[in-house]
Amino acid sequence: MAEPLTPVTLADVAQVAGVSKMTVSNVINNKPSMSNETRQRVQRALEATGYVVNPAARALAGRRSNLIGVLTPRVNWPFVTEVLHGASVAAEAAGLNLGIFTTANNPTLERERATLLRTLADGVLLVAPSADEEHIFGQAVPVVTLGAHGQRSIQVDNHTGAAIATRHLLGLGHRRIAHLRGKHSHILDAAQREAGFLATMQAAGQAVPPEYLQDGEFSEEGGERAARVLLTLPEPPTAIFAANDRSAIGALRAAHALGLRVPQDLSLVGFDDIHATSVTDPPLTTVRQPLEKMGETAARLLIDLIRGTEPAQSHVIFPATLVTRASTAPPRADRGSS
Amino acid sequence: MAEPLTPVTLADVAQVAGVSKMTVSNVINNKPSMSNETRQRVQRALEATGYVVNPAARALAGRRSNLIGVLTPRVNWPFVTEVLHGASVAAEAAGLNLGIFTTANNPTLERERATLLRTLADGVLLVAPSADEEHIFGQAVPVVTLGAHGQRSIQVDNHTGAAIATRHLLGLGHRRIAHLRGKHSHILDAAQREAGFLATMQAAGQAVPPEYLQDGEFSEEGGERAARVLLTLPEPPTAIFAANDRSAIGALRAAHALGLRVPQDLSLVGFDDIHATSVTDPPLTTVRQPLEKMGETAARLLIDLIRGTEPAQSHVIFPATLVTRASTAPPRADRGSS
DNA sequence: TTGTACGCGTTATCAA
DNA sequence: TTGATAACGCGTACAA
Repeated sequence: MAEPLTPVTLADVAQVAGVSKMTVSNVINNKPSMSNETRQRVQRALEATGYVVNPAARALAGRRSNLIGVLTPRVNWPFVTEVLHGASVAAEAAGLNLGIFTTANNPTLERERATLLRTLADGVLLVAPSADEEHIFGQAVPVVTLGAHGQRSIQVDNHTGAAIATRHLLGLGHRRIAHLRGKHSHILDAAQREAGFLATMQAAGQAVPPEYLQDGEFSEEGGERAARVLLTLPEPPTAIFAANDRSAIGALRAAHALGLRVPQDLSLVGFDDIHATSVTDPPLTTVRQPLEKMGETAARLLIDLIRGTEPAQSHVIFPATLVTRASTAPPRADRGSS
Repeated sequence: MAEPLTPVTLADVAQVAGVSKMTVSNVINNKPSMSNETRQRVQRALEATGYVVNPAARALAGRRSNLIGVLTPRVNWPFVTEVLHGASVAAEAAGLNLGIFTTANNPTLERERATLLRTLADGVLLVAPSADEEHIFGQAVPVVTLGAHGQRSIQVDNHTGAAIATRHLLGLGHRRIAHLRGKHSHILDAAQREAGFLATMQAAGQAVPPEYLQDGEFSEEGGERAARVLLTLPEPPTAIFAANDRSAIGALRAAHALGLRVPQDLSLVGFDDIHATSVTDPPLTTVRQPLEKMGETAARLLIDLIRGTEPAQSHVIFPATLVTRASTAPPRADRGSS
């Protein structure tokens, strides 16, 4: 089993087995019409030579590459990694490889990597894209989006999730509730969460002053910055609903820095239920989306598309649920009165 | 700029520009010898047709694919994502694509994805491999390992890092110090950290009873399980040094569950300085390795290898530093006396 | 400076 | 059931 210096090709195997290249190819791809005897002879030759397919050649010849391409801004966002883990599992189960490519939200990189995947992958999974990138792929390859974009997408019920979080805070007695929103221009999910928040506040007859909407940028740094602004307002909020957990953790940091206790002085709700929310001080109340499961579902949908099985639905919306931890409590009497 | 139904090839561009395929190819690859006029004509044709290279064909023809392949067990380990972020940055700077492939520590997947990368990538980065996987690639493609394996590797000074952590605890007055180790059989780094711990204890004249070495498996669950064993011992340790932050966070969980306060009842030191350590309750004292920088360095080393520049060193060892947070303190007088 | 011929390893097509 | 041949899109080597 020593490594051959020059890669073994179909032709080599064919020669060893005393058959043609096509026969070997047919064995590898499990073509049905074939005598058992030759099949076994080829199998032996395959093992003896240590043959491995050349994916480049396979892709060029027009057959599938057995590769699912993932396009995502960054891999060090917990949201992304948890989704990807789910997708990996599904891909493995289907015998497909999963290759992850980052775009850093850089349009040039997006285009470049997209064109790479266009010819290299059998299907593409867009995870948390900053815009509708589906069009880049045209008809060349099936695409599934994880997020609120695109023709085929997996997403959570953002509007209801935001409503649940907001009602939770209202139910505790909060009236001065602020929102750390995500970036509108880029991510549709952010807009849906904000809309859910505003609709719920309005339905409860609570006005939301404009300065109670701050941009947390979906990041810890952004959340910290925005929360500082909110908490140093003349009339600061008694509760904050953040558009994701990372910005909520930033807000937590800001509260600590300003000497505010959570939840006594400030209630805090996040969104996503990433793993870190259970180890923060205090553990964060948040709106859970089943990230791994969503990743798995997205990958399976894509695999169906690749296999030519038109899937039943092209938009799957997962329900959002509230996970109540220790970061929310009724407002203090002296601050809660508006 | 409408999407063509059939991909544009070199030949198409050549026809539009009124030149041969090779001229187009030469323009794309910035070959020097070429008249400015034809170069511009080809450029225009390139833009007009919306041509993009076919990486499969390029790889098959023997030229480089401009792809760095990364092989790693999982992407939802903070250690891995922080390293990968650094590597991404370096790859982008060099104009290379970075594709990440997971192995789930499954030998079959490892082999399969390795053979895929062998023909698909210009170079391979092994991040936290569970064993020496370099040999799979033979001479086919340059390989750099992030971790304590392989011919070319980037790693942290595990032995000294463990010694620093241990001395920190000894300096605070702890004598009963336990260690949550990683998996020996798989990861060399784990063995080096344990050796550093034991050597330091021995140098200080402190015996380490065998039950003070528990396997934390580098995971949160494993750390929690192992810490429970330690903390329910007849003579429990007053301090724990964990082989990585994830198992330290598990230990933190176990301590809370058992009603122990950190650091009053138990001091805790981790390893890695992943992002989460700064938001836990209490924030974790840990041994920092500069993960992003290490990822960046590894990628750059690999890029040098790909470009044919033999790099100055083939083993880079980064220093480890102690980050003191709130999880360590002197032992309580009534428990500290051995 | 530009063009021609060929090969990379695989699959599709069609004939035997 | 098997095999010969022609693509797939690009780069290298050489010739013009």
